[in-house]
Amino acid sequence: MEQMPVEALKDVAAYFQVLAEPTRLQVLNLLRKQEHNVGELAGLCGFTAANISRHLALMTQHGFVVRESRGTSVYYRIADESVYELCDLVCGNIARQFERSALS
Amino acid sequence: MEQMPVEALKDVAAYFQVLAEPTRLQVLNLLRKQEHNVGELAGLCGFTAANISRHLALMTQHGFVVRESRGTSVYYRIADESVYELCDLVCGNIARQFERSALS
DNA sequence: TAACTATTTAGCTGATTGGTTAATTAGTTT
DNA sequence: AAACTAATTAACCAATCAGCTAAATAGTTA
Repeated sequence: MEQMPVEALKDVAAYFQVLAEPTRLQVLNLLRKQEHNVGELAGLCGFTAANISRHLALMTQHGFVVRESRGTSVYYRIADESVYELCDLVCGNIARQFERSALS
Repeated sequence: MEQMPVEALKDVAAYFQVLAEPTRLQVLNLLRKQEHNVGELAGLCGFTAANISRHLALMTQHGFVVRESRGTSVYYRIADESVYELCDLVCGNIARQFERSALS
């Protein structure tokens, strides 16, 4: 990141953008325990399958999840566990920040 | 993150949203070396001071940078070094992903 | 006070995006 | 083939947002 060309910052930003959406985070959180198909995720999140399908397409594109077609269903699971490290780091930061703002 | 209420996911998403913008990443990158005032950052980034000022306001709000007024200028510096851990993690993920896609 | 410099804020515009419903595609079963 | 189920894609709408210019605010200096 130190000596990164401005062009590459777009890729980093795009990566963060995938995580910058509550519904996608919810899906990732659900996939933390086990794989799910589109319909299941839609039901659990309370959105239409069309909507969730598009979120999953984006996350697949960016390598967050992998797609496996079985029968008429399509199952998704986490491709890269390191996403959760990121999320935990962020949660820590937010907590710290919350404490800080609570003091002042 | 495991047992996180859906409400809290909004905060996490908002945190990531701050980092999901190339110009803001560029500013953070510039502040990595030393503090800068708004005009300097605007010049270095090639955008108007008004634009950079708004980015800085957002990042201050979310605790990424701190603001210090000196004379007629306002200097900003990094509030929380851990942002760079995040960025480095992401860069690693992107690199890994790039290698993977280069193989297939 | 007036003039000057730096920053912030207001208001506008074009682009992006998350949600929807409806249409299409893919796979299974009768 | 026809009917059925699941997922994806297309098309639309409302909301958000990054850029700009212009106006307002804050601090310094003559």
